[in-house]
Amino acid sequence: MANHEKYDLILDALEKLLTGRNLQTISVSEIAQTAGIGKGSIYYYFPSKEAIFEALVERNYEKPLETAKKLAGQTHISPFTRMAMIFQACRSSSSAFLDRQPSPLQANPQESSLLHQKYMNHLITEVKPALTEIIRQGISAGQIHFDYPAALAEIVLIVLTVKLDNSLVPSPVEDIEETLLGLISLLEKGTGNPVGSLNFLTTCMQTPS
Amino acid sequence: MANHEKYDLILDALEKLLTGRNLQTISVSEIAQTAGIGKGSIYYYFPSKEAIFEALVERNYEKPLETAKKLAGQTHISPFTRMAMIFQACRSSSSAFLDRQPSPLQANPQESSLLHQKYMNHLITEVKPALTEIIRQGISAGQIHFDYPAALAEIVLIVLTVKLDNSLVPSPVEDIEETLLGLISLLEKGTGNPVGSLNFLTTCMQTPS
DNA sequence: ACATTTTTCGACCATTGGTCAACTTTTGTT
DNA sequence: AACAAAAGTTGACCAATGGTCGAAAAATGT
Repeated sequence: MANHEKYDLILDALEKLLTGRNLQTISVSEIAQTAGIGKGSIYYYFPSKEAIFEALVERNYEKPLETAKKLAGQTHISPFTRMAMIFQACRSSSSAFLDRQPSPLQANPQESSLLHQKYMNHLITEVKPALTEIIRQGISAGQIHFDYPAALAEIVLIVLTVKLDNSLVPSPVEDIEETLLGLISLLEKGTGNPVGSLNFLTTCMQTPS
Repeated sequence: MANHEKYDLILDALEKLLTGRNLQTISVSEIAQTAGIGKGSIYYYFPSKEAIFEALVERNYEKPLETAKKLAGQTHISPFTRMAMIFQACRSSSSAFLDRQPSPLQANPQESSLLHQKYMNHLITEVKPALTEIIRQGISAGQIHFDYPAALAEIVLIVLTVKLDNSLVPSPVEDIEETLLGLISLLEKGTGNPVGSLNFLTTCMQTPS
């Protein structure tokens, strides 16, 4: 395990440069320059440009994952509340990272796509187990009535991730709101909970900015 | 509007080359060579490599979209059946296009990501209106009980697209099966339909290969 | 037959991701 | 302290890429 300062310096540099630009438009030399080190050093720490990127995704993803795992054990809190907390954690960590809209005036519907997709992938696969466990507890406790806990966890994560990261499938704010309301309604009916009882989930699904 | 033969030739070439490789590893010269034309000609028909790619996505997407639009008008068919038909159309058109697994032996968990994502984006935004309309009809007819037709359409499309295109969030076949079963169950309970009544939806959700 | 527009082309250019051998710094050993 | 081995750093360098361009070749019009 090599020098972690430089390693993080490189990640910082890429993160900074990633603002409103996609990976392709950022050169390795530029990353090196921004990090204040020689280009060669970059390849001492990372095997490829892609790898830097991947490491960055992973770094930004650490915290929400931990939160989720911890929360899985807190059985004294209501499962839905814990769900809400997980969403919150994901949301806040990702917003700092993903929210950069593509340069406003440029007709750039294209992508920092890789970043978003990788983030989504990580989020779903990593958080799913914790969320599944929570749902399972909710089922045991009689607060959730549903036969496919893992599936439910995944469905919720997928929809939330896709809709809250409004760049995979960009849509106007009202659409996001409506889809989330719909999801909550579907969740209420699907898990045998009274209408409106899950409305508090909207608090952690605020659309960015 | 220029010569359409060459235009399609280029698209064909890219489609062929895209088998198991991502865009980055395919050079424009290679596309030209495969298409049997000069490299310069490519830039006569397309402004950039990206644009070729985008056009390819669009071309492969035409048919399912039309199917969906037509189906929206067929009010004599049950809404759920029409849903099933739309999924089928999407599925069959996309499979020819997306199913190429990354080279078997290579530890290449990475991406033809752009392609998949763009496909997903198109699918969701374009099919959503038709599906919403169908759901709305189902609500009027008393076959579906749900307050957010557009949201329901989007949720279903998102989950299906993500799970059936098993490369955005790769997971084992059993997982896919379970998530789809869960979705169907959620749909049944959420729309006030009896358990098992939507099971026939699984037929059009066959996992690829 | 000729002029004009559309299409085709590959040599060419700037820039890129990545390598490498040389150099400096750190660490360990006596 | 003296030395050697290891770890870390560097920018010149390389092959390859996406994209440009002027010129040639087809196609079209008159």
